[in-house]
Amino acid sequence: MARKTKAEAALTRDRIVTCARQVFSREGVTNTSLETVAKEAGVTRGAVYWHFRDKADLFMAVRQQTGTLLRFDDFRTGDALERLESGMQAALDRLRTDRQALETYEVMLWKCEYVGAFAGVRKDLMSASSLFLTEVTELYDEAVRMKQAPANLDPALAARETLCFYAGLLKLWLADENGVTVRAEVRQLIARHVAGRRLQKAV
Amino acid sequence: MARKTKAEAALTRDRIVTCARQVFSREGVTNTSLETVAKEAGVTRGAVYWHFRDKADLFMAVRQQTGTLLRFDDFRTGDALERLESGMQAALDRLRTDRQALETYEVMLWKCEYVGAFAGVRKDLMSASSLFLTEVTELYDEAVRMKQAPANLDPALAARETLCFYAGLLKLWLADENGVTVRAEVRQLIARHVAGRRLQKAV
DNA sequence: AGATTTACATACAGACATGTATGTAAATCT
DNA sequence: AGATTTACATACATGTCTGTATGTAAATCT
Repeated sequence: MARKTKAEAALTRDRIVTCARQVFSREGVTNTSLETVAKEAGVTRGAVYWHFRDKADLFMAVRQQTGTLLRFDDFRTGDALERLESGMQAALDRLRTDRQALETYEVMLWKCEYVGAFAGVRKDLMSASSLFLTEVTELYDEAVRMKQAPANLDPALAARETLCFYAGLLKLWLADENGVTVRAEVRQLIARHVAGRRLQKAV
Repeated sequence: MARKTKAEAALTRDRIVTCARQVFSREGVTNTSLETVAKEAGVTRGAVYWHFRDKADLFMAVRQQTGTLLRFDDFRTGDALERLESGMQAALDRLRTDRQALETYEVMLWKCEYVGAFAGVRKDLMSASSLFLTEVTELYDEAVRMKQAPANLDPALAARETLCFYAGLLKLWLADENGVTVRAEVRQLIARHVAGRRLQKAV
């Protein structure tokens, strides 16, 4: 086989990752054979094994290609609670508009078995959760300091609740194809969740 | 092979289901071969195929054997919000004390790919979610009527938020092996979540 | 310009899983 | 008591996947 240019090789690698994501989301990670991915990408398994050690490695690349769904740093306007809400809204928006993100998260949350080589990936996900906790805890802390949230709000605990909410929301949103469970009302759901933490006037 | 008594056959079936659950939770559903399950149960694949049509069928049996984690009907004491909290606390208690339930839910939430024959199972899960929504909506409705929750609480929306919280909590609790993310504070988390809906005295 | 890599394709070897077909002795039915 | 199922075990036929080893022509290095 004729050797490809570095740039061409990079393109090949990218095609493989893209196709892997699609096939994973159709057939599930475990059921996917590298042969299928290769064919879809117009190469042979040789190319796949050249660029990736094995399926787990390829899966990592799929995750990296999509990157993180939610980065609070992107939101610097508004008070802490507004930034929290914007962040979560943006994450869900991305799932709605970015097919790649949609597929990747569908694979991660519904079409992957976190066992064996993939058990480590689950730890990664939990690390991401820890990061989320840190950031949201800080946001809540700020909200309390700025009197936007009640003084008796425990930032760390509230952050954990928000993490659960967010994790469940993602998972249910992805599965809610006909929109009856959560999809139709995501915006309000997120808004409500955050509003619940905001300091209320006396009722 | 000598034919077994009806009762013996039922025991065999039960052993197969039990072993399937264990193997599934160790190796993931897709990676599990029926041969492995059979061996673990002290039978051959013949027995497995006699009792179950295929792996998906066996998986259904695993789910049925464990049954539902949360049934609000079991809680008839206290006001609506107390019943909601008791229900969720009981569900998590069950995961803590009932190894079978633990394994089954670990399989369902982390070690199963909902694809092909299993896509239907995901719909089942969403149906369970709908049931949860119905029940919790009713609870919140009652809470509003009884002035335990603020009048402007939208029961249906609040129920959806609780569903997300609960779904995420289950998933994270199962993955949180070292307890730092949510496991250590589940009780407070659930208490806090429900307390957040309770009508507050003016601050 | 020649030597060396690179980026794959091809070929090979082995394991393993699935579903079904068939056999069989004892339990259950009549 | 004999006929019929039942509850499996065994055997078969087939397909599929993985990882590695090897080949190769062109890109890149020196």
